[in-house]
Amino acid sequence: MALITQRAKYALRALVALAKAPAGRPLLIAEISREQAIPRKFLEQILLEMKRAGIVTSRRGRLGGYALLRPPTDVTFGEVLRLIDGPIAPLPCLSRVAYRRCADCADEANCEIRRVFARVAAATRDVLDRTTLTDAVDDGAPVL
Amino acid sequence: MALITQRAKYALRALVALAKAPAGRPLLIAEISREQAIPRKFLEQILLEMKRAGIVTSRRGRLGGYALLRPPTDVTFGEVLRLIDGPIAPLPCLSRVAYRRCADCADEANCEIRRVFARVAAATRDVLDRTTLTDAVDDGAPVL
DNA sequence: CGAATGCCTACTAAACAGGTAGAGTTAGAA
DNA sequence: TTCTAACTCTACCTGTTTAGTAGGCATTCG
Repeated sequence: MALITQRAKYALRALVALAKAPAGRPLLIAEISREQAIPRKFLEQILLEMKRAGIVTSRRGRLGGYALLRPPTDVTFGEVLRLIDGPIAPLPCLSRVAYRRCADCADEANCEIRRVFARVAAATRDVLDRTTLTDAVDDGAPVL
Repeated sequence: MALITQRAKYALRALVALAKAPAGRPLLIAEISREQAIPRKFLEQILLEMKRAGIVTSRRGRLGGYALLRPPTDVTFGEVLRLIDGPIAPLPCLSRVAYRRCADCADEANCEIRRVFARVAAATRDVLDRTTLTDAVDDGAPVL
């Protein structure tokens, strides 16, 4: 089971680091890379992708760096995972954002496999879409 | 998110077909392959793996075929998935059967990412380890 | 200006997924 | 006994994805 790639783990770790930074002080790529043990050039790509998606912002040159663009109470794990790793769904026929029929499934409505994994997907989304960066930082006490 | 490979999906479909077969009547590989639209040689490998794991049994030659070895009330989705796809855990450091420390994680006990995904893993296991073939066949009404 | 910093594109090695191929073994029927 | 339908086993192949690496370009501040 993959569910989360190294890339997404790095993305989340970087965001947590940004959320922890005092009063939105920008952090350097090099800084995050060093402290979180993330390969620097790889992290660049990841941060850039999150910038394009409007999750973080950045500044170039001397005094540059990255910071969160939106309040950490507003950024969910689910959002980040969908951006970095793609749909959160154990089967393509269970994805809400990228539904695709299973080519070999004769009768989707009565597919036993699908029914079972629909419950897995619902439980997974329930956690990921309710947990924000703030939740994760504040001791990770469950939201619900 | 992968979670379930094509291979595991085929495995589960085959098991469901066996569970539905009248009174444990053995089914031919060819028969399952045809009815479930699963490539025949691929299915062979999958069934063989499940035979080695003691989930199904088989008979060769004329009148051969596959059948469940254990009662369908006793075979869970979780068991099959672990066999075919490996550990059910979003992160190696969350696997119970195949724990591995995340190489880049400084302090596992305080890892925010780990805490969040631990909840995902628990929810996932709760579904998969409680759902049996019988549950899936009997209209898939939730066990819990 | 020039040095530090982020931006962008291209490439690559290794692992994995999803098969295919074909020879070997076994068991029942004629 | 021999034929043949079935399962058994091992090897191989091809495309995709993952996890990076590399290196030049573009900004911004001092």
